[in-house]
Amino acid sequence: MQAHSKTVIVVCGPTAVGKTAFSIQLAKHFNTQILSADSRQCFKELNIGVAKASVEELASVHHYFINSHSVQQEVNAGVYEQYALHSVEEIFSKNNVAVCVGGTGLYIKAFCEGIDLIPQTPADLRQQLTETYQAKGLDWLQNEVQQKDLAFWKVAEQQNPHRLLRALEVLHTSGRSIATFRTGAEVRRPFNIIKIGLELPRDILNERINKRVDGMMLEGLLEEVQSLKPYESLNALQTVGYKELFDHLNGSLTLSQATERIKINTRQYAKRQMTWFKKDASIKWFDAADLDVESIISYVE
RNA sequence: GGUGCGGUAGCUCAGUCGGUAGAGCAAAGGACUGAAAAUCCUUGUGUCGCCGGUUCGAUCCCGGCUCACACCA
Repeated sequence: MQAHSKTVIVVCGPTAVGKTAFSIQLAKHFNTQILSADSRQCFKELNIGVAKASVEELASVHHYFINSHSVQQEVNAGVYEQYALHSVEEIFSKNNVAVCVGGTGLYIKAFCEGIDLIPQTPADLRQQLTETYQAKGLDWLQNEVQQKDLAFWKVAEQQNPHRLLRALEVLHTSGRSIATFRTGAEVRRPFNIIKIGLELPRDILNERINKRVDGMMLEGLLEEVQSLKPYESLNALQTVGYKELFDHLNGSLTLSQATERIKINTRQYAKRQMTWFKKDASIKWFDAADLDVESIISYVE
C-alpha cells in the first residue's frame, strides 16, 4: 500500500469472531475512522442484541453507519452503497486510510463492487404484494411471476418468495423485468481495497456465540426487546435476538427456549456468513484466536 | 409390590393389518443485486430397549427382563 493512495481496509467475518475490537485497534493505529457494514447496527434503537461496540469504544473512534438510522427508515443494499461512498469520502478528506468492518456480505459487496441501479419502489407496494401473497400463497406468486415476467422466472429461485416479490415490485413500478436491470457489472472504485477476514474453528466460534447470548440476556436484552414491541413487524426487527424474544413475549416460547433459539439462529447466521465470504477470493484470512495486529498492519502496509 | 402407558435418527415423535422405517427440529453443505441477522435449495442406515419364542421372515405378534413416567398400594 502506498502512503499516498487512498485505501479502504475491509474487515469481515462471521458474527462473534472479534471484528469490532480488532477494527478499533486498526483504526487507532491509522488514526482514522470506521465505516460499519452491518445491516442491523445502523439502527439506533437496537443495542444489546446486535452486539454493538460499547459507548466508550464508539466515543474513542468515530463510526459511520452505527446509530445512523431509525428502525422506521428503510435501509437496504442500495442505500448502504451511497451512504458508504459518502462516508468514505469524508474519511479520505482527513486520512488516506479508512476501515470498513462488518458481517453483512451483500453490503460489503455493494460498497466495493457497486450494485446495479434499480428504480426505487414505493414502500406500500411491497406491503400490498406481501399481503396478497400471504393471503393467496406461493402458487399465486409463482403464477404471477411466470405470467408477467417470464424472463426472470426462468432464472429465478422459484421457491423463494422474497425474490419473486422483489421481481414483481420492480415490474410494477418500472414496467420492466428486474432481469433487465441486473447487469452485474463491477464498478471500479477510486480507492484501493484490502480485505481481511477473521475466522475461528466452528466449535470455538459456537462457544463464543453461546456465551455472548447468555451475556446479552444478563445485560437486559429482554427489556430492550419489550420496549421495541411497537416495532415488532418492521424489517429491522426481523433480527436474531429480537424475533425469538418477541415469540416469548407473545407466549409461544418459554424464556429458556427463546434463548436457546437465539443461540441456534446465531450459529446458523454465522455459517451463512462464512458461506458467503469464503467465495470471495480477494479476502486474506487470519486466525482470530491468534490475532497479531502488528503483523496484519504490516500485511496491509 | 400391583396396574397402566411408553422405550424407533442427536432431540420430539409418526409408522409398519409381519416383508428391516419416516416427518419436524438440530446438524452438514450450498445459493443469494435493494427484506441479506432476511429468504431459499440439497443431504435421513437408525443394533426400531435387551433376551427368547412363533414364523420362510419380527421393529411390528407372544413370553420374560430392563429402564422411564403416571396412578394405586
